[in-house]
Amino acid sequence: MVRAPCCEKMGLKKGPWTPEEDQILISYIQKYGHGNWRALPKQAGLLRCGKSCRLRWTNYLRPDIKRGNFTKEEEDTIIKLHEMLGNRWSTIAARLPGRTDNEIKNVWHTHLKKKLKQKHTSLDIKTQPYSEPVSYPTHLMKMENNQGLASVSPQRSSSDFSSTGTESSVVTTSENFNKDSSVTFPEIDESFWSETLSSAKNSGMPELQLPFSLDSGFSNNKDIDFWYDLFIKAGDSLSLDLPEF
DNA sequence: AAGTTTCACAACCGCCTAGGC
DNA sequence: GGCCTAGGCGGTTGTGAAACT
Repeated sequence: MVRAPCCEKMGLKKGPWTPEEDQILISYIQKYGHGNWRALPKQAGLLRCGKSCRLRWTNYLRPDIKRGNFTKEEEDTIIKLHEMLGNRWSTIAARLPGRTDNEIKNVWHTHLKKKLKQKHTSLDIKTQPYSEPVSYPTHLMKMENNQGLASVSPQRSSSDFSSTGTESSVVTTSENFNKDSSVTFPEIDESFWSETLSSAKNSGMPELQLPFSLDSGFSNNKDIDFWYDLFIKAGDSLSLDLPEF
């Protein structure tokens, strides 16, 4: 793929946005919408790249964005969802109206991670130190040769932490992943789905058809998000005994 | 008061995927 | 099916403010 020239080389501005630029962007989007981000800055008269405009709008200027500190409930939700989903910030953000993935990511790194570590320390859980769910590379989440699907929120063993208690680097690449043989990933395989379907059926939930075969796996990660979300919601509302994930 | 360190968060970078041609 | 582009995502960096020495 041919990489688009960077903003600076195109004579475009980088760095913090000025109130004037914000105003131009807001006025333009209110008037014309944002059908094409790449064309937008040119049409609006902004010396920014489309990507920068999109980010500014989605993370800061959108009218439905909730500003201010996170509530206790929001923090708890993030912690809970992060436990389940790992670093899938956009999926987490979708559950928190008015909050952006960037904001959630920041609050996680600056507050919640520490908070959780402190909690674990205060409970004196020496045998089970706090271990942050590893961000499992999405491109590795696809079924490979129908061998099953790795969890979106695999846990590291305590040996993945250095003796000083600081974290080792997060496994984010397939290279690292392959090197680190100590990492064990629970899998969502066909048993997850068959157990879930069976549990749903026993609870009186209408019979559901999955849009994929249990033999052939998912076509993409959106399937995983969609169907996992659906079953979690269904499980919550029907008090289903879903298989461990 | 000045210098240094730490913290918080906005913004950027690089990669991936979907979709059009 | 391959190429290209736009949009989206998660990781990382830059920078101003606050806290500390």
